[in-house]
Amino acid sequence: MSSLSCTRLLKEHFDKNCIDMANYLLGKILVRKLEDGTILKARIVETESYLGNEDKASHSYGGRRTPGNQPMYMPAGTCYVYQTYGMYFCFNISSKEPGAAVLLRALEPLVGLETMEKFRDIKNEKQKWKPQYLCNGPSKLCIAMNINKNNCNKLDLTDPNNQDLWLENDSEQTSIIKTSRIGIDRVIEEWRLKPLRFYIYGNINVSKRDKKAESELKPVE
DNA sequence: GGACAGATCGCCT
DNA sequence: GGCGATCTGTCCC
Repeated sequence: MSSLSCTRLLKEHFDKNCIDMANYLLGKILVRKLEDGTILKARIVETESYLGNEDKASHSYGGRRTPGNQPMYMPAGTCYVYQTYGMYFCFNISSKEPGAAVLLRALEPLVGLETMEKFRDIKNEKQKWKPQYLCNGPSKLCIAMNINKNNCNKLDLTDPNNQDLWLENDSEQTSIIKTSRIGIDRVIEEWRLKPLRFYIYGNINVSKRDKKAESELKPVE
């Protein structure tokens, strides 16, 4: 059996609070089946928790409910895809607490790299043909995996009949770095600095590595 | 490597 | 009317 022979995550695996979910998702395989049957696979290497009600960086801060953020209040394992800056998408998975979700920030491409390259269409010569630039950002991974609000928002990842997008288990061991979240500079310090970003130690596909945190990580034995 | 400007538009107030 | 959980190219060190 190769390491890519995996088992699909089931409903019970999503029954987690937001921070547990963000950590649990690291190392899991995101699988996308395109309309033409093409399979894309990538390992989740960076996540962020958005806690909801009390979290001043969250779309659901203060219990805010709009038609747009509705998936954040849906059962754990629901996809929340939103558009930002007029042209990009971000992909989240809702957790157990109503209003809380985990943002996927970076993936390590595993299967279907040629298709991902076609979707991304990288012009920069220094980044072209280098897999670590395909999915090293929340919107880059949506482009590479063909995830947008129209085709993936509100999808149920816990439904075994869902043939568009799902998660698979993987046995790879990982050390996890905890650090502050990205792109929320407007948020007051108390919430801007909270260690709610999680990534796989040393992974080159991570959008922004925290070298200080990595150097301070004590080896786990 | 880092800083900065500009793109671009759906969503919410 | 204004903003944004981003990305890219350019300029600079």
